[in-house]
Amino acid sequence: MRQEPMDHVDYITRQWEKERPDLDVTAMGIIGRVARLYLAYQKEMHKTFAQHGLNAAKFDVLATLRRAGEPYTLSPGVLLERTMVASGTMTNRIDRLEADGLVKRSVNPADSRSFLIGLTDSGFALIDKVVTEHVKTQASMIADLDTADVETFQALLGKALVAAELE
Amino acid sequence: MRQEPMDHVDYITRQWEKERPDLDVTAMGIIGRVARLYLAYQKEMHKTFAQHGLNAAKFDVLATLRRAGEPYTLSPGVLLERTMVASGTMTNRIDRLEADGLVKRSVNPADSRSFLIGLTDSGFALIDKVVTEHVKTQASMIADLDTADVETFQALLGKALVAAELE
DNA sequence: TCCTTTTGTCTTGATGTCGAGATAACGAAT
DNA sequence: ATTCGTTATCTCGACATCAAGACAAAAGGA
Repeated sequence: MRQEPMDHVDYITRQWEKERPDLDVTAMGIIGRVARLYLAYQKEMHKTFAQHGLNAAKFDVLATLRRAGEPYTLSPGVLLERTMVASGTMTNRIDRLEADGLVKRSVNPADSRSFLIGLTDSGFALIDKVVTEHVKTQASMIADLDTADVETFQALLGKALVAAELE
Repeated sequence: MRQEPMDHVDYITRQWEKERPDLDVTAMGIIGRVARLYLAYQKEMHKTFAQHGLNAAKFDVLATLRRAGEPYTLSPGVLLERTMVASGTMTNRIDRLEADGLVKRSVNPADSRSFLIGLTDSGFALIDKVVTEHVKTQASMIADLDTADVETFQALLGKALVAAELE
């Protein structure tokens, strides 16, 4: 019987097995590892952002505008839908990015309830530089997975995602 | 050539491929799906917590005390280490749980800088009930994965976790 | 014993998030 | 043209988090 290395998630599930042997903690093992992995990725990616005065929230908005393509302009409504945050959150994010000079609000000629949020020149330059570093950071974090691992992982993540999001 | 279903992560990576064809977005696909999966799990688990007046933060503390075993008592320092939050965050969490009557601060006879945070009777009863529902929720979220999937997934998550946390 | 360093917890201020409600403008129907 | 329901954004208050600093007590060395 081989001894697997014990990680933090194992530690927790074993505590539960001891205290509550009636519970099946199989799912907790999976979900706990997904959570740990998410946090580890977040932490590492944050370093890249911080080096350029950004955080995940600001990066998220700038990246959404950048990959939308020309003219790098979206309304607050589309932005909050694509970044999946509440409306007050988006107002706040835009305010801060505008204070940094990275985006600019302009009037929407087609609808005067609305605005158009556009990348400034410096916002465009910054996000293009940061995203280049960002993908390098991401690549380094999964470098230990070989091609077959990546393919299997993608398939399983996709399957798990469909199951979880349909819930 | 089969057409794969396109999910939200595909949508993002394809935008990047179009706008920045120089970037390799393989890692972004993996990490993006891990993030989505994490968020989907969080959202669903939160429902269980909310049905009992809890959130993830409160559940985290109560569960840590419960699975620590008798006498269901830990110091704030041990709690913040095991839940991986800042000290001020733990002070706040304990304050709120104490206001709810779910935990109780008592003096630590061995060290008067410190306290012992213990589950009250109602805290114990609540966490035992909620965790039973919680593992059911978790099981239902991964129900679409068969035994082989679960095993493969655990192995890949473990491998990815080692790589990411050693970074 | 006294002094210094370390440790454990709490306090405070800045930031970020959500969600409900306010406000203004659009659009459709009469 | 007016009214009414809908839509787009912002405002505001509650809450949670972190990081740095304050404070009291413990631990260790001279």
